[in-house]
Amino acid sequence: MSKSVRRAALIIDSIAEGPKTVVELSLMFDLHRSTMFRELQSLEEVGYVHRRKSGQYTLGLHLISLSKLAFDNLDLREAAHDHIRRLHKVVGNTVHLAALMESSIVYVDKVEDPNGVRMYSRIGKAVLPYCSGVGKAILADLDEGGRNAVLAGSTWEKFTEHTITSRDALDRELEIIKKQRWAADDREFEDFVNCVAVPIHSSMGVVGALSVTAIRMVQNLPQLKTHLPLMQQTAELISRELG
Amino acid sequence: MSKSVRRAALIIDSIAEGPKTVVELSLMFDLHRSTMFRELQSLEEVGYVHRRKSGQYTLGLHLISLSKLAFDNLDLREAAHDHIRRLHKVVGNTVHLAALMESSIVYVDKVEDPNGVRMYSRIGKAVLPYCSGVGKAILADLDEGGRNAVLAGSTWEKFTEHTITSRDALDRELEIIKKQRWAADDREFEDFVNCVAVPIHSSMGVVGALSVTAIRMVQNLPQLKTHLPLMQQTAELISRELG
DNA sequence: CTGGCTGATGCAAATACTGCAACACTGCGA
DNA sequence: TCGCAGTGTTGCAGTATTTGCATCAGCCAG
Repeated sequence: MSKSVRRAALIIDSIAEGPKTVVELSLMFDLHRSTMFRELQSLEEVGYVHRRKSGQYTLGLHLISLSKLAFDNLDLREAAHDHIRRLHKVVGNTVHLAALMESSIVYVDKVEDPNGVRMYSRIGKAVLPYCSGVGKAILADLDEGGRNAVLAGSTWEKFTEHTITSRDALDRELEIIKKQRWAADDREFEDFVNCVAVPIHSSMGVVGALSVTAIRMVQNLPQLKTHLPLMQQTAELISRELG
Repeated sequence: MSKSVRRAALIIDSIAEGPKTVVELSLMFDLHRSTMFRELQSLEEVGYVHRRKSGQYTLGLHLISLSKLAFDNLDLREAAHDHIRRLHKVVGNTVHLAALMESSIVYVDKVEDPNGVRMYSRIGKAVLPYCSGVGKAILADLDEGGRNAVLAGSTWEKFTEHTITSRDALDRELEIIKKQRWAADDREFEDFVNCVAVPIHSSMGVVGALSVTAIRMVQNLPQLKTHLPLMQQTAELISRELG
């Protein structure tokens, strides 16, 4: 069982990197053309890949349907759902929940004030680890290998005057964050936004983070920091629910 | 090859409907416990499913990463990308691109005025077919079976004074839409929003739709309708690119 | 403590998959 | 126009993977 499924997964991953033809794939996997053809045919049948008229294979629609369900079933999201809504009721600000998945950090839930300013963030959106509160909160609790994986491919683009733009500077800040057990984003990504974030752990280590965000004109960092005790308590409750 | 992969896909679909245990799945698929156990072990290895401490299996994180890539590689999205941006430049309004995938309609791209009012819609969000312009534009070009599939599970919730709340009324409107080759949403979902939409076809039939949306106070339906010739031309160009 | 249920692994039988060969079709260059 | 090279597609027989059984370990409830 293992072999077919494992290889099918590898083929899908390979197609995910860009469209591929039967011949390309058969060379990559050292399989006969006919075999690869049949494999792709099967994958197409179940909607995991899609064949273009040109003969190139791309990812299939079914994966998109699945991901929506995967989101809903996410352990972290489920465990945190009630807690972050309760937190939002008390603090009033926008609350974000981010998860560490594979080697990227993704927003998986958010609660925002329907009447407030709507910020540009989207559930499912990947977060830049080095210039976001949740990103830094998660990085701080990762070991060297984990940090490297998450930061691989970082552009270190300078979005504002305050953006951290080197690994060294980031590592220094992460040590502080790790000690104090919370992270801030003080205008590091957008000039008018600041937030504070705390990590969430399971028995496997850090799995995500939650943050409370505000427009700096409305609430500045010292004001946001008053929410930290409640945030840490919330994170603790979620962590406990995850085991 | 075919059998393992096909079954693996069915198992994943089954898990997508809700967490399942090894025993449940082995009964559903009439497989030996040990076999199902190994199958799930393989799927877990490649990140397609995730095992909870409780022994239940849920969808894995890897599916979420894949879906993002699947979106980017979407034929319709690629083919339409430049065209809808050009359309946006001319008309100025928010332009939505929706795709018919399996039996749901999903926003796959949108271009909006960064300075304008930001509407609540999200790429990846499922669209309610019976009270949206793109939904009705797509439904109109589907046959009986297709319509049933897409509308299965509709709640027919009445969002505004103008929402269509029965299949009969919808079918009547769809006939008109089909003839005139465009659809409108005149305050059917939100009281202050209206839009016009046109379908996009490939050789396989209707595959999506694009719409131009406006706050009714800013542009009402007759004003939006002036964009229709350009929209239809855009849809035609996209259709041609799809083959 | 014991009985039942689930998780996990080795092994031989059985089945599904592989590679080959062959053919059809396409597009390209001679 | 023709032939050629590359690709898509299918049937078939050998082989290798997967399957089911038997078995054992661990856990919880009675």
